[in-house]
Amino acid sequence: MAKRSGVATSALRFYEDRGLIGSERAGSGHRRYPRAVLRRIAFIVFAQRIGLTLDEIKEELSKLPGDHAPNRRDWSRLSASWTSRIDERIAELERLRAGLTECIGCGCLSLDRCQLANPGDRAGRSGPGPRYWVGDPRPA
Amino acid sequence: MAKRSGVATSALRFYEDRGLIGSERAGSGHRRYPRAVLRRIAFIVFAQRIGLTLDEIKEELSKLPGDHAPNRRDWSRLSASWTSRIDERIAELERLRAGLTECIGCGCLSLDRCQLANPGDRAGRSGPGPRYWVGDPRPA
DNA sequence: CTACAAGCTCAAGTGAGCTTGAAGTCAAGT
DNA sequence: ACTTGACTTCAAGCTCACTTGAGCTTGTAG
Repeated sequence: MAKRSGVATSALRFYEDRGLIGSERAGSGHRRYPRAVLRRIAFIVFAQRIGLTLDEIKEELSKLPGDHAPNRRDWSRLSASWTSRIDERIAELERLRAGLTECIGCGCLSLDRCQLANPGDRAGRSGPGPRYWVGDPRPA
Repeated sequence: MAKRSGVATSALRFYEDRGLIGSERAGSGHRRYPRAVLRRIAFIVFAQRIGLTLDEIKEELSKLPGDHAPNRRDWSRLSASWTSRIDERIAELERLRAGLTECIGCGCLSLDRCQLANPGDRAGRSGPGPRYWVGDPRPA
């Protein structure tokens, strides 16, 4: 499974510990992965690139059927929220890119003038910070 | 400085330890930050959102003059590489978004058919993996 | 039959980016 | 003078996503 998926064995066992994937055991105690696990791993890798944490991914995986291969309907339930998440991140990056030429270029990259750099954004707080760059409406 | 920048005091001291910012001391031993530090912190926060590590940011900061406020020329030396970095990440996200509707929607999210999920990409290795999603040319 | 690669478990370690706690100093208000 | 709160250092702790190591078992090729 590690070879097929490109994910290290240690990571596979880690995912299993965390309940993201499952496995059956051969008589020897060795893991035998059901076919569906390959797809679940694909899902995990994909979701990680989008920026979800393993906990979030576990949540999402729980919305998928464990018994059958997920079908078009199953996926479409997920894709909406993911798409908007991707869109938001792209929008942020575009604002950052704009800031790189406009804002920095004009010498405005200073915390007193630009109200930049509130890491509270990461924690979801509001207050002073790079609100324009990270998504707040542009001040009048 | 923490108030002005929105960055926690603990983080400021951490940055100082790591050599990203400097400070002078009052007779009391308290830190007094030169004006330029505010701008350096803005830089750090900005660069983090783009996805640079603190080590990379330190590297970038070393290209800026320590003595005077960075001018337009100083910034433009940096902006090119940053812009392309942003562009690459946006391109990846767009591929992921496309995969979300095209690839997953069509049931192709499986490691055997899609050659998905090589976390080696993260480590810069090549081989089997989500090469199309993460940037390799689409296979014929 | 014997190597030896590859699997197993469980605990501990890694690295990035901070935060928290303990123990102490300094400055301002009443 | 005293209290309060902000500052100091240094070490230790935390989250995330894994990796590594020790010690042991299984499976297969020659």
